[in-house]
Amino acid sequence: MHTQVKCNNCSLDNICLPRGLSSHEINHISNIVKARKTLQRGEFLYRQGDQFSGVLAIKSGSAKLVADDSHGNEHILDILLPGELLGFDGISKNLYHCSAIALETSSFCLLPAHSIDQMITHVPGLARELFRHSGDKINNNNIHRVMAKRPAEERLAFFLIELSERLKTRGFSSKEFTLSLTRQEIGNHLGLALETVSRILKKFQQQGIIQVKNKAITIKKQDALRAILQPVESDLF
Amino acid sequence: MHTQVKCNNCSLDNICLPRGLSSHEINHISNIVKARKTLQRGEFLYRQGDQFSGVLAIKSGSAKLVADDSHGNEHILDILLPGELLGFDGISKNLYHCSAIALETSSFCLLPAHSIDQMITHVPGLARELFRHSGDKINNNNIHRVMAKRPAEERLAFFLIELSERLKTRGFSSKEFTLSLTRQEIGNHLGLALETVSRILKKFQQQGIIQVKNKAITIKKQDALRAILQPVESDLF
DNA sequence: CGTATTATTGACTCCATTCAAAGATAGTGG
DNA sequence: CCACTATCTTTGAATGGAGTCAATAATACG
Repeated sequence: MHTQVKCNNCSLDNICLPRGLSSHEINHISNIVKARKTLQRGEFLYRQGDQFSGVLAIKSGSAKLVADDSHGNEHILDILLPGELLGFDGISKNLYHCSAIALETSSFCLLPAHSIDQMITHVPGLARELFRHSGDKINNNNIHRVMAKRPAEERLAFFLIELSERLKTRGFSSKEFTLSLTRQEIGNHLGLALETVSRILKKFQQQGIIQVKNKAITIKKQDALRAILQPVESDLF
Repeated sequence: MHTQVKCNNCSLDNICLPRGLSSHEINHISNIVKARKTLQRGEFLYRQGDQFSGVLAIKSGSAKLVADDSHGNEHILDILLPGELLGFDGISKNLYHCSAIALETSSFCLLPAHSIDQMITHVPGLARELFRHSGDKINNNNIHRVMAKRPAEERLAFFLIELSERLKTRGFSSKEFTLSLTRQEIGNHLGLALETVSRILKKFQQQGIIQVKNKAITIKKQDALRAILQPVESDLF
């Protein structure tokens, strides 16, 4: 019998791992998942090259997923919001291929690597669930790769809409939010110069589409924002 | 006891699904995996929007993974070579998010979706294996996203090196190979105009790095090719 | 052999980057 | 609390890499 049950360690019911799992399965997970740890901005959830310690869930705050190339340039591959999972970059080689860094004071919990194998046997629903999440990451990545070909304004519009949607899913305001990212980081994530980010945000503001006050963003005209990315619209949501 | 055993349906031993599986497990898989089908260039292995039918393995030939946006533009997200797996885009929503299209006469086999759930229970080693492969795709995607920020020459150099490496892994020549892609398709995959692809291939040839004869590529100076992408080199291989 | 597709090459244009400098914000210690 | 510093942001001007347009050439295909 499938029920909506909290993961004992997780206040974010129904958006974290437990989805479509039986209460028996969730109890099993609750015993395995390690309770939250708290980190400050700039601290690492894990480091590129570290041994895979497991799949993590953000419980509060946010993080960035970063790949460092050999010249010390960082590439922000993903932004993680509360309830979202990370660590899939470590599965294939048992080493993390990216670093995960807190963007603000954040807490998270851990599904330890050494438990994953057992769980695949004992909690088949969870294996399916993890597999699904992993597939989600792939699809998401693909959308970003399609967007990477689009002009700067579309990329930024997409970034704002996607963030807004994801926050909404987690019960936060989709209209007003605070970016814990600098213009530099936004630009890095989108493959744009920080000046370009600044200019386009200003342009959107002048058009009355958004309100920008430092890192606080208010979306005034969601439709206008969506209209900017019409060309690839239907795929994305 | 773990042995190197062929999947009964697969001539590509050790590079396909069976890796680190017991012979018992592989026998189990052999009964489930559907034998090969053959397709001609341009035919679909699956279509964007189709119900997820399973994970596929290319046995011979090659395919492209394509996402169509709402304006009919196609985006080539991946190239699949013999022994490589595809279909992970269908796992999360039970619908394929991309289309897979044969680039030449190709054959493939199928691990059916309806078997995956059972197998997660009965062949835990396989669940782990699929999960690993899925993680591989994620890491690969990330490398491509990093490369997408680099200038055109590096992207093309990377494309050639990556292809060469992957062919080598599968026992094909890493120095000489035939691209089953048009300049248009290469450009699409790399986010470049087809004219740019043409110009850069010519430049590489003039530098003596490669030899281009229509779709046949010969790599003359692998080192020189690698040198072009020094800035991100160490991450990739 | 003729037609359609694909590839090459050149000229021009433009979007976004880079460079540069000034302005705002946040954080720190006196 | 204010001054001081470091970091981040804005804004302008100039540059350049890659795209677009256009015309020709080569190749593949029926």
